[in-house]
Amino acid sequence: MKTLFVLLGPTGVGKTESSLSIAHLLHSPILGADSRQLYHDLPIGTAAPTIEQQNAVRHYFVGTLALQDYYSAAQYEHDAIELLTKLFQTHTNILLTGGSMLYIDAVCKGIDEIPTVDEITRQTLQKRLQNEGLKSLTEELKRLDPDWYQQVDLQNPRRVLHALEICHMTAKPFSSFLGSKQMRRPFRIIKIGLQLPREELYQRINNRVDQMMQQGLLEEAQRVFPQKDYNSLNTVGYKELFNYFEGKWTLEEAVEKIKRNTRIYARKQMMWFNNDSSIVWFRPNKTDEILHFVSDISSS
RNA sequence: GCCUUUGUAGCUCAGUCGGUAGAGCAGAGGACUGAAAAUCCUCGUGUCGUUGGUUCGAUUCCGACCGAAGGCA
Repeated sequence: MKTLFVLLGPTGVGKTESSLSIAHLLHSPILGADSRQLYHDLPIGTAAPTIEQQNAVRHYFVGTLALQDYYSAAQYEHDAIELLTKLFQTHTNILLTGGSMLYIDAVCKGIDEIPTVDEITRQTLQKRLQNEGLKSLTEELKRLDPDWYQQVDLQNPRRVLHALEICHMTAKPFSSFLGSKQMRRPFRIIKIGLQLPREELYQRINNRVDQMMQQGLLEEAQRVFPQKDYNSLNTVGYKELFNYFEGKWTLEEAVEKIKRNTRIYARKQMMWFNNDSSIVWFRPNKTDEILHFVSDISSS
């Protein structure tokens, strides 16, 4: 039975290490599900798999994009499903790992088909947001898509804006695109979660940030600083150092903020995963248990 | 030993001219449909060091004690 194993968990919990032994057991490559490891100029700050690790196991979706490349969860769904279809011709078990919740859901559950917003529409509405304020845009959404107006977080500009973008581009309500696709994947999905007590996880995160600094995160950030306005660099570990480069924070402050924002990110990931009852949880150091579990499933 | 300052939320501190208290940071809970490491929302009860006294009422005033910092010997 064709099976996709999904290894997930908060940042810093130890997914990369576990993924290698699982991939080895399954004779599978590793598909990354990480929205920032996708970019090839950010190896240190995103704790991407090392060259050695990538030589040991074939990795996909790691370091394949340039910083200025547009990408999205929907794009990822498309690319990942296409690759999976191909790989399942020669593999029965495949491992996908990462911490980008929406990307994982995109592959496991699918995302409705909504047109991609063009640059002009995006900029036009962005400008209107600045000039007219959010209120005016929510009023417009109320007219164009009353259903969505009821559900959407009206205080979140991103959400309101995106719905309006689609309304304008397609002349149809945003909500009319939702719920149309009943997703059924032609393979079984098994989710394995890695979990640590919060204090321990936070300790690991703090240590890992210090390690990144030792490995040259500062230089890495310095190198990409000129491209700081790309979304790919609206990323924990970089945006804080950019503030240091711009003289807004001291280096020490910036490093503290990286730690804090990483902790917050980990918390949000755990929140999201808590809503998914299909995840089977393990401690990252219980490699034997994990491998037994994977082995049992893969042979069933 | 004496003098001064000080003891309030996990931390740094504010405050109550006597009516049991609030900021920043840290922390916590939540949302999420093509920007998701993004974006957005919500959350502050703590023996006001301990113990006596004054008072209708003390964290606030007074005394003693304990802890901390500095100064004098």
